[in-house]
Amino acid sequence: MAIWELQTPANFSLVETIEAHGWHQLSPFRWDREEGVLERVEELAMGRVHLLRLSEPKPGSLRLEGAEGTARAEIEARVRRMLQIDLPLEEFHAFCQDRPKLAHVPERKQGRMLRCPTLWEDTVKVILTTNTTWAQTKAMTARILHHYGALCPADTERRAFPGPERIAADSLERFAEVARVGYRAAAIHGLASEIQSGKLDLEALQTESLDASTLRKRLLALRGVGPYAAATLLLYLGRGEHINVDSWARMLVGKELGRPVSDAEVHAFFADYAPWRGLAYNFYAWRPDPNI
DNA sequence: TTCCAGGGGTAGA
DNA sequence: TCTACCCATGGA
Repeated sequence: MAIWELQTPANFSLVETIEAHGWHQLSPFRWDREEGVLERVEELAMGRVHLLRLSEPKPGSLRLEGAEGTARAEIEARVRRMLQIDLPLEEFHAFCQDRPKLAHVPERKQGRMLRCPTLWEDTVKVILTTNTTWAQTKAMTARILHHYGALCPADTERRAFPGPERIAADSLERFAEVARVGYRAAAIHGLASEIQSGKLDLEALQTESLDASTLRKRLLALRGVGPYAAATLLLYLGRGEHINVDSWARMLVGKELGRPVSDAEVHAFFADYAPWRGLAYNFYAWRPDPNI
């Protein structure tokens, strides 16, 4: 077992990053809250599959565990993306300090959200959250891993999240049959095929220096990605302006106003939180239990 | 049976 | 830009 450390910024918290939303409940993530350990099966370059373990034994330092021979640089790059370690939060934290509903954010070192190692995986999972229940999102994700994910040698009950090439190699009909993701099958299989054929360089979206508006348009151009999904992905890409209005947002604002609300009223409710409306909503004082 | 869930695409106005 | 309707799935 190889063990090494990774330094983190003073305003970083592993627990707060992981529990910012429900991503840790989706395979191949496995989060042990009591032990404070995040596990994940990773398929690395050259097809090597490893079980990765992450913990935060002390502030400012992460403990990484991987199999001997693990490509550390590759693992570290993925961990930095997953945990948004390089996301600058100073401005947002200063913004939160004199706002009662957000004052807890800098105190608890919140503001980062657990991501997957690739924009591909985040995009697929966001599509799997649309117009369905959270229980079904978890089930659909698990089926995709079961049928297309590479087996973990250290634990043959677990698999890695498949790259687009694995899904693109199968037919849409077969994918729809085994993944049972409903009408989302065409969007996900289509996305995989476009990436595999080279027609779409999805990962480049996060390295190109695009302004938030342009980036949003590029995301909205993806099949299966609408305003909610684009706002969610923008948050993961460090752009906290747009609100990912979902049933939770309507529940939250409805609770604040004491009545059912429309999407427009959700946007209006957070108008004063510009240019951090999306982050403000996601870290607002009252949130439904992410473990439901 | 009908409704609806961490919405999106499309047609028509 | 706004509205109406449909979309696969599975639990309530």
